[in-house]
Amino acid sequence: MKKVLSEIDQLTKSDIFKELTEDQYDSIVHLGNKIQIPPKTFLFHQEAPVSQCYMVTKGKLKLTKLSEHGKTVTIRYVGSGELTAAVTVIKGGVYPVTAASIEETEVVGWDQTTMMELMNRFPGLAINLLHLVLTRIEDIQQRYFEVCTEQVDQRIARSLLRLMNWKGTKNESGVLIDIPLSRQNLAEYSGTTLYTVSRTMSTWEKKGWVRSGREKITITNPHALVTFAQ
Amino acid sequence: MKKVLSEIDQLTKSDIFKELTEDQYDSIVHLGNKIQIPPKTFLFHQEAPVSQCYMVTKGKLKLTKLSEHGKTVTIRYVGSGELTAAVTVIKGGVYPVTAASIEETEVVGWDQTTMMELMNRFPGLAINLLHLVLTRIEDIQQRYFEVCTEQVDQRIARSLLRLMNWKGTKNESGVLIDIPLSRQNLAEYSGTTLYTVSRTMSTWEKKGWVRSGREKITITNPHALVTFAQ
DNA sequence: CGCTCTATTGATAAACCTCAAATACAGTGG
DNA sequence: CCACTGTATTTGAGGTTTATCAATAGAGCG
Repeated sequence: MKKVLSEIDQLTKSDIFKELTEDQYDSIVHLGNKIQIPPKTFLFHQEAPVSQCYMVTKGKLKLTKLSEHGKTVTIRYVGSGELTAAVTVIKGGVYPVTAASIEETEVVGWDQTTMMELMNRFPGLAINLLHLVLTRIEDIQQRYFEVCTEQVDQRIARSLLRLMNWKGTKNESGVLIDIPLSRQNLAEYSGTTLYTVSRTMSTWEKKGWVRSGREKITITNPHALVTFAQ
Repeated sequence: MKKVLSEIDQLTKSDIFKELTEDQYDSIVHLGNKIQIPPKTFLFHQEAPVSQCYMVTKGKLKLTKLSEHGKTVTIRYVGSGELTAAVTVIKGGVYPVTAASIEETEVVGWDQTTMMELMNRFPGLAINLLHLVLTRIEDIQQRYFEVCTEQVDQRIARSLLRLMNWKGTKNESGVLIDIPLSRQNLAEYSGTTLYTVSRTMSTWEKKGWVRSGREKITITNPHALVTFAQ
């Protein structure tokens, strides 16, 4: 297993708690409450108030927003070591996003007072959190920019590359994107429809850039995708 | 002058420095360096490294990203009391955004070490900054969502309402958006072209929802726009 | 082996962009 | 006060991209 290209999307757990000792880290984790989440299950929902901030310790979450017309947009995927719903700790109230597991997942949740206490005890924590959140802004700004300027195939290419950088495992034939990823999922992540994704993937499969099975995508020619995305 | 609808887009200067006394605030401002910016002038550019974090004290900035094909996307407008380029203080390096004044503007800039010092001296500052940045994330996530799910007229309507909430001044005939706003500007803020904006505005003008002159837009029926945007 | 969920593909339509040309407007200098 | 110039705006025609709908094929599971 080898990461490909640069890591642009997230910090790992070690970055948020990087100044802490193992013992300190463990005690912090014990302050929170562990939650086991079966595959395809909601952790929180966009209409309901969220009272905790979560760190994924195993598995993966998908953050989405659902429109009134039933269209779903995937904001981002959250892997192990990453945080979500940090907003609620600082601002409280409703976080207008839905989080669901895409596989067997485990998270640790801290409530607002605990998190505030921690930030007082470890002053670096607020800075690290700030760092993390700023990285997230740059990412979503970039994607906003792309959805405004690029056309669908380019955006699909970028989505594939983003996911490859995030959770890509190298094997004989290329880089496998290691999450269950249907045409529908990729469409929601690229801001298009499953039909367009399907057509585009067919074209690329003929060119030998990707290989795909049911909910599985392997990128066989990353470089071609990169140059295609410009 | 009266603000219309809820204020969703930004915190004011008082929110970031809210715990500080006037004297403390003044000393902080004096630590930074004042910069005068004539209208339509760049403060920083997306390719160049930015070494300071800026607070607008007078006037307004426009943050944009420019694609290789020459297409411009407006990320957001920054008014007096608001911060920009906070990223550079925490992470340093290049901030992939261009900032230009849209009118006579004045900003205060602080470099990284100064800002870090301030955050040590006033621990609440990091939290307030976090608060601000999280608000920004929610905003851009919402706009990403909208550009993925809604069609152009709805997005134009939302852009107008957003700008109205941000800098709208009420007069006899409606709410004037108090920045020089051409069709082109609005297109860049809505993720479309000036032609589509022009057509849409013509339609709405006939319906009596808006009235517009050269680079000036007055919303005469905000409610109609709100319901149109759903 | 049948059931369910996912993927493919064609036909069609709608939304939107692009290009071109005309018109309106504001500011400037005579 | 008026013509002139540069920019902003409007509008039409035509084309491209992409969504939508419908029907079929394939994959995995019990």
